[in-house]
Amino acid sequence: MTDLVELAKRRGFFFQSSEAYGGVSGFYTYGPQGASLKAHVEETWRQRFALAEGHMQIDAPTVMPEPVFEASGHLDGFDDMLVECAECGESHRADHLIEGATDIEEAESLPTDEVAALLDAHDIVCPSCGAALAGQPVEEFNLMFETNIGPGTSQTGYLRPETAQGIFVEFPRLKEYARGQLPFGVTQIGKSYRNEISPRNALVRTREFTQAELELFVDPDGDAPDVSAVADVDVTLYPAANQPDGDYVETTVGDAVAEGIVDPWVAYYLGVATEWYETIGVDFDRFRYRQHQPGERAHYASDCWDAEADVSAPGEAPEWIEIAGYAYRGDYDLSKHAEHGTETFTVFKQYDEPKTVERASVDPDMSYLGPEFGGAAADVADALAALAERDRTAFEGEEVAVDVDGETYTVPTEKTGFEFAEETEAGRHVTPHVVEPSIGIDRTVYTVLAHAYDEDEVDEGERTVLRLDPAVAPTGVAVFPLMDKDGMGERAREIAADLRADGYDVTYDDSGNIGRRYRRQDEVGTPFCVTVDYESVTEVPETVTLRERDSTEQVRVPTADLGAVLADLRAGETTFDDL
RNA sequence: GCACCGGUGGUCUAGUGGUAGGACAUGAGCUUCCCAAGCUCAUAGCCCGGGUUCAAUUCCCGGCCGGUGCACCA
Repeated sequence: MTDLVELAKRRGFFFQSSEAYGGVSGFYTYGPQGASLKAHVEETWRQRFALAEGHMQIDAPTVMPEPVFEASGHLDGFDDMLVECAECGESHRADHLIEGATDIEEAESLPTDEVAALLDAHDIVCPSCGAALAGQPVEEFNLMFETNIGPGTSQTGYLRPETAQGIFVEFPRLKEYARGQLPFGVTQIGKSYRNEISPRNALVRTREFTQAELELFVDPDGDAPDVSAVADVDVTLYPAANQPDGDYVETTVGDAVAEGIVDPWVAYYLGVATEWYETIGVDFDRFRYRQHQPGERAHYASDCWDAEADVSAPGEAPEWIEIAGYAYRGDYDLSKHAEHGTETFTVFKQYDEPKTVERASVDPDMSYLGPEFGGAAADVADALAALAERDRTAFEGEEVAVDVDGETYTVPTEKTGFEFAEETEAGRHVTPHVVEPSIGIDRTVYTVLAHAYDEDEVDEGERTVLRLDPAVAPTGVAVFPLMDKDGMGERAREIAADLRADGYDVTYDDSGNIGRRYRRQDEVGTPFCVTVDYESVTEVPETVTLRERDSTEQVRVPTADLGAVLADLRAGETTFDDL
């Protein structure tokens, strides 16, 4: 990790932000190479998860009002209770202090004023200096960044801790764009924020990070994934039951579903994701899908598999990091927002054939119930309605009796408006379930770099090389004159301009000897270098040398064919050996 | 947040109570010019604040940042 971070800093992939002011923990800036690499990773993700799957893409705000997170559970479920010592200023976990001093377990679930009262009642003292903590306020430390929306403190807002909420809250409108048809998917690539207590390991745990998320909304009773589309994809699985022993399951997506190892929806996206990971150059010998242990899952997930990558340097101990989560979230999110929000978070699903159902209903005569039962009238009416659904035979006699709060009320059947009729149902209201591939872009970028990083020898000289896939490499091709004289520089500049006009990201470099320039490009992962030499400017038709990064071998290519040759190489339609 | 260790050019580092040296990299030039060659020259540094001192990059305190372990990790 150290060598890679040093290279990243030196060559402009990423570095810590605001270093001129001492730096701030958990924030990174992508430099020229890194910003390009990251953009390519995001674009390939968009191609595979949005375009190729026929899903839509949105771009929601990073700031959302407090009630959104009350609904999502992030406000309650994401708190640490802190108490600050008036004497020495140290902060401590109040719930932990109470658990240590009393028989209470799970003090975290108690309200803060109760926790404060317990601190008083048990004379709990500061572990650092021994001063009494009685009377100190207990503050909640929430891992969300808080802000004010508008002037003053009228409305509290939070920076989203995951992009998903931006999709869920807009579901009522998004379902209109999907014309109410399940399943449909919505993707979003954007920043999320968590005020981590302890940011670590460069891009791996930061306080501001980019997520690429897909929320696929499905009918739990009617929709199934097309597993056949990815059935042959090889995957390395690490099921929860195997984790004590460390045994992987090498299988295919199709077999994993057939054997019931992975939920079919999750498995489908493991297949899609695997294809994507391949295009961006993830090394599958250092990659696995690990199932969450039952106790490890988030509050919303019913099953979850993480993509994990080993980002250790060659020869070092394995260092597995989580780079994505593939979760079946059930209807948790939409149900919560339906509960808290003002709109409908369901989809109307029409039956193939309308169903005829027999339904008992009541329409009580309130002008009778009111005078007769006074304040209990409304409850009696509700009880009648419930009874009609439960037991229609109760309405067969002259009178109907219902219990309300332990008292029995008798109503003449004719005053209940009881009716038994056939109704036609065209369909049902479904709260969709959510399948969520959630990708940490920064961690994925880090993985791509770690897996591309290599050191080898060229002509007895040591070389550092990033073997980045051309699909994500920041620079597509570099163009050099062998020397900047005898017309070679002018010609090389023309060729560079032509390639740029063709849409290539081109680096032009005439500084230092040719070997040095090749090494510079090796370190930023440029897959191909074009060199204009004496032969180029003297012979007809003009040719240039094309040098491949990984093998360092080169071939002569007619300048006229250069654009087409590079396009084929980038698309994988030819390999360098074919040339 | 706790504990330990650390912070010197762009990068990696040596060293010091009297403001610093190297390597690599970078720029200009020369050179017998296709894989980090050689030569000349140049650019560029002691994390921040306070204290002690005639004098602090060095010693002390605090902060910030980093590494490792613990805790945390929707």
